[in-house]
Amino acid sequence: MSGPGRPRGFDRGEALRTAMRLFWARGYEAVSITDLTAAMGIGTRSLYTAFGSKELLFREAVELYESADATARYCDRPTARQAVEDMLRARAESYAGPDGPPGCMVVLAATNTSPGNDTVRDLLAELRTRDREMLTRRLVRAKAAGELADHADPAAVTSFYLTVLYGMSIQARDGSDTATLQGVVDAALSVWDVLVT
Amino acid sequence: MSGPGRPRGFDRGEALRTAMRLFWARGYEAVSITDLTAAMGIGTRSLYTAFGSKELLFREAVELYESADATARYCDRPTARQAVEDMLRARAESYAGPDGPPGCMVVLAATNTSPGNDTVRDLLAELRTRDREMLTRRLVRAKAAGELADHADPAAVTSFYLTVLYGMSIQARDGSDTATLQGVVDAALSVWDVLVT
DNA sequence: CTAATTGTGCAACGTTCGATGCGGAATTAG
DNA sequence: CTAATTCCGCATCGAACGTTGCACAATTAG
Repeated sequence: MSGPGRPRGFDRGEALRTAMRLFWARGYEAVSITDLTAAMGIGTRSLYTAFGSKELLFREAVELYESADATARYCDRPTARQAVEDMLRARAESYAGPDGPPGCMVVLAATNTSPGNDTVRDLLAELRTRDREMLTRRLVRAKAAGELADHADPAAVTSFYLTVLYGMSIQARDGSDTATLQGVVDAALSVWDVLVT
Repeated sequence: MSGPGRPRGFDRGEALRTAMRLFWARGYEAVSITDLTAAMGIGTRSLYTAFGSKELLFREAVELYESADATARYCDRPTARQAVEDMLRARAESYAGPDGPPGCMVVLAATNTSPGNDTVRDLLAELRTRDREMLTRRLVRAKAAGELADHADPAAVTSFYLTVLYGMSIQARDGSDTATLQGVVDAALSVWDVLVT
């Protein structure tokens, strides 16, 4: 696999994981190249050689983050209700768990951006839109399958559960633990029958 | 009221309102002094003379924002349920309304901060904590008044409705209109009886 | 070996950041 | 009027920003 040239002096995957955690914790603009190189344990030049630019590094970090917990995987559940519950419960764990900064990177990492970095903000916004559409489609499918009543509104149900999901990121940032977030999920799921039947 | 010295050449209140809207829309660090002076129509020196520093200007902008829609006012409602409903409905309007940037300034304006600006992040976090305690106290009072069942957990109820409230800010940022947010509030309120009775 | 290729350390680039020194303009007080 | 006070335009400060040029190190290919 290795061609000619001097071999890289660090583990690219591990460096990327470090960068992901930093962006995840503080957001795109609040993390400087100096912060990154210090945490990754490499020089400025190595970062640019390996990742191209700050924005490209961020995009790769987001890809890594998403690959670990994509929304798509939950859509395969036998029922829409199961898909929603599994997603909410898994993320209640992840958002307040010990394996990363609190909250969701896609929700929190590009909330405050300067006009020059609109592309980064839009990247995450599009990921959220993609997830919203995915979830709505899953609910439409459930309706077609008779899981939801005729008067149920897939878009409205999606909005409600996404609102809860997004809110959990802020709560996690403010220090809520997994038990508290699971309680929030309990409450949110207790409306399911009212919303869809 | 006016003492000696050259009079200010601009309306301080209006300039503050402009700054508030800018911070509200993009967040503390993503708004530069240049952005501020351009939008406020004043020079750098005037900004510093009138407001002291960027951080002091931000704190004043937050005070102005909070004075318009403090959580405290909703606690006076006859029932806790009414307080929660009124707060959620008013903010569903405000978050997606035409009178300001989408979402809540207290939730969104200091999400991504550099280590040097932790004080700003903490300021908004403390405001959220204060609101949380206020709402919990209102629910405890309701429980003492018999409005809530014995098994109802004021802290858990607070967490649920704050999660919905916070999530609505992200939804507004992503383009949800007031009707959609009111639908989310409908769904959230339909859990009330399950949670507290 | 030489040639080619790639990674790294050092120093620096131009730009923007928040903030300020200074001198003059504009007002009130006496 | 003069003195005192406050505000403002201009120029600029040092620091930090993301990024890059360059020379050298370290490897593979032939």
